[in-house]
Amino acid sequence: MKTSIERKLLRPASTQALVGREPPDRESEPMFDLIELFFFAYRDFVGDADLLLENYDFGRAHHRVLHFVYRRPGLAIAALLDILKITKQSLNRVLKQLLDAGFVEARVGASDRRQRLLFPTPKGARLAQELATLQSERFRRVFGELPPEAREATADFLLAMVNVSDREKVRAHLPPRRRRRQLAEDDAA
Amino acid sequence: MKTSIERKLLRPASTQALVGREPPDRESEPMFDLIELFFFAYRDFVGDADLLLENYDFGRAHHRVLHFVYRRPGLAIAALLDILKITKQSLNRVLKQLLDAGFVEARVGASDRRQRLLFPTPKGARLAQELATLQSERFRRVFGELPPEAREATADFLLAMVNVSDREKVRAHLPPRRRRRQLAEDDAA
DNA sequence: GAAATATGTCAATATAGCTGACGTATAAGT
DNA sequence: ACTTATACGTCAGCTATATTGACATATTTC
Repeated sequence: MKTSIERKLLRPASTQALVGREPPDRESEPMFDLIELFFFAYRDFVGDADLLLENYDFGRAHHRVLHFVYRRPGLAIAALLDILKITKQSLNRVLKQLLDAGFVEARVGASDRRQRLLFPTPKGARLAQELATLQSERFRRVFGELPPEAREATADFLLAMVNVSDREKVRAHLPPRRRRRQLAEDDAA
Repeated sequence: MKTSIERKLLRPASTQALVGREPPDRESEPMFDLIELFFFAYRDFVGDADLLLENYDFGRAHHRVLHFVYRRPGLAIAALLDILKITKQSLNRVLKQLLDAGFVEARVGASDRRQRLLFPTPKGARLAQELATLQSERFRRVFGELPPEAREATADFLLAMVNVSDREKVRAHLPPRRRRRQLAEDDAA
């Protein structure tokens, strides 16, 4: 019997020109260029960190957890789940490994003893910084190739891409200058 | 016996201020803001398509394959693997489903009969367009909120983020104006 | 004291990737 | 013509990351 793909094989491809499929309407056509650029750019961006993570037997999931624990020390489990948009079962495997390996530590909440507040250990903080530095090197190279206003413009673009429902939470962790800038716009509205 | 995570619990978190960790050196510190913004922006960007794909029992892997087949009709397997940077075994499962479901078809190469050239079926083209349109709506909203030069600046930024080794391949599929622009810069160098 | 909340865990499943090994058809090199 | 290389398909088994559903425990709130 023919295999699944062989069964489907059609006649040889003709040499017909495959051009002439240009957007006739600039305003309503899909923006294929940006879609692909975003895909390739993000793939290579996270790829940097993957190489470093292999040395620790960690994956991208560990990276994300470590990053947000480092950036928001004292984060509770529920808050972390809300950021990552995954289930607690998914988080637990990864978090347990980070705890056991001594990159993150959990303390019971001072005001609410049901909570487990997460903190990076010195070792965890070192790795989180190393990863962020690595990814920043790519940003630095990129902004070295672009006009000076590109960095601000990029941050504006990326923030605008975030779902409105999460926009405020994201903005709350941006550096002060960027926060102020946006608040001014809000006032104008 | 205490559970894994309980064993690790430390004393209650003190209420010490966790501030005062601002970058002392603007030039060498990690760019945490952009790292997080890129993460959130990309997450929400691909999230749009996920919802639509569920109706077809397809995942992100199918989306990527369908997209590139639609955009580069007549693509050979090897070329697709090079774009996606996955193994042929990984591709095969997904591609088989797209073939069986009639979203993509394969034809033997006219010049090299070992090759399987991939084409979208009308049904596949329709879905690819629908997905691209959905993702473009987000772009359009975003650029509606930003100054007019933002679209060009964003494309510049994203292209610069791509690994140099793939830069040319990506650029080859950008619309003409964008390609020319870059070529001019190359001349200057 | 009852109910809600924050977290941990067990089990089963899905998706998307991987390595390694092997087979077949076709093209290219000698 | 024979050999080798290439393009692809497939089997088997594995890993990482996610899911749903069910249930347990500690603590807070009503």
